[in-house]
Amino acid sequence: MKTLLIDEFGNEQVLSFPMKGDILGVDGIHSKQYSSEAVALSDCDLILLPFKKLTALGRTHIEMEHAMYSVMSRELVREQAMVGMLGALSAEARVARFLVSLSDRFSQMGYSSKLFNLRMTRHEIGSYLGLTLETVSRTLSAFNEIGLITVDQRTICIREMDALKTLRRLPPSRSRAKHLAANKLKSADNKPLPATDGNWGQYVSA
Amino acid sequence: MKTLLIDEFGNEQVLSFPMKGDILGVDGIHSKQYSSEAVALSDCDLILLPFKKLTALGRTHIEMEHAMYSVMSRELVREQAMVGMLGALSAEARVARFLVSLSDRFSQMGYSSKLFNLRMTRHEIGSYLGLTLETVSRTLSAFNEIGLITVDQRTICIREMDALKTLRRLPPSRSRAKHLAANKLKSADNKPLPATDGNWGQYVSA
DNA sequence: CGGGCTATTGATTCCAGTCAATACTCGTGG
DNA sequence: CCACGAGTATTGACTGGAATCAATAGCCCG
Repeated sequence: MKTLLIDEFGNEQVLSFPMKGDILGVDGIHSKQYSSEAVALSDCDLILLPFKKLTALGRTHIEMEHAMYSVMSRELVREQAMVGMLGALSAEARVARFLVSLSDRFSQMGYSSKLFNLRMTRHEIGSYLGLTLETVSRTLSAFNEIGLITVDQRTICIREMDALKTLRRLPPSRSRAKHLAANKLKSADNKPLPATDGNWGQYVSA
Repeated sequence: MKTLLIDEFGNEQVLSFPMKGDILGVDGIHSKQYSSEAVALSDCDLILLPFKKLTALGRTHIEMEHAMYSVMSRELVREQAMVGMLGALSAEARVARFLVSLSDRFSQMGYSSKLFNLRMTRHEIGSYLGLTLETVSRTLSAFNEIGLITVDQRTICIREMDALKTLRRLPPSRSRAKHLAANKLKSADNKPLPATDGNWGQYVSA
């Protein structure tokens, strides 16, 4: 499937390509208004779960409640990564990451991680990656040329997975990190939040 | 404050500029590992809320629980809008939206919506918007030239709010929407999810 | 006063978008 | 069955907007 945003002029921006095991509609919880739409790219089965029932279930089964938070949080992390990508990567790097990400998801679902079919058009891929369909097509052709992949219409075969993964060439030097982040308030380790008993915590910047 | 992602080369990508009333750390719930960092841009006060206590509170006060979901969902919608912007808008439109968004937030906090100070550098703005600091500086200068705003260093005065708001010029024609989304599964109206008693719902694409 | 950020502005380059022509796929109906 | 047409994909030529490189000026703080 694809989820998308439609702007005031009717242009659509693809937000994600949900697959087996993914969740839809988390964005509709706040204000009971969905901010995005979903479209099937091929026949598919969905499970409908009324939000009220989910939360009710969460009240009796704590692990269920935590799963809810976890799923929403995961979606958020995914979106963050998306923003990072759109903000900083070149066209080649975006397409490469897209392929790797698809590969990962297919293998996680038990399919081949090397050989698979795209269910979406070049246009949709382009919209998802913030590129035009021509650029997507050209980039795939270029990868095919170099031997990184073999591409025939929507059939993709990944030849050099590592090369794709390391093709994270930024548009040369966006945002140098000279003085990497002074004043950390949170770091990437997994220590729990300090217990505060709900008191104030005051932090002062340098 | 600013929240940011740091990639494998130490480059930082700004994700948001949290202000009074905003929440931090929602991304850390899934897998108890924060995926982003936060840095203070000026002296500020924070309230630390252990996640466990929040959920415990949610169990006794239902409205509290719903507030949790609501906040997370709102964050998600915000990120989605961000993706849409990065994927489809020109540099001018991005800067214009940024200013309008800041204005809205300041006025919501009780400050002037027309006259305010930026707490972040051009570099940080650029990183946030997916632009270089030079482009941000140039665009602000251009807006100043045309009379949309007055800018002196970090002091911004908005002159033509409406013009800024309507400056949603896309980079001419990204992603035409000819056949606007066939096969809608969810639409933007706020009808509740159909009650399904947890049964299967099957949808078939055209 | 001087040094380090920060910001502005100019000149130039280049990546990706635009415009355009052609080919491939597939479903439909004469 | 094949022709037709609509949607999709590839490829080329050209353009343009934003990045890069670079130089100067303003600001803050010791």
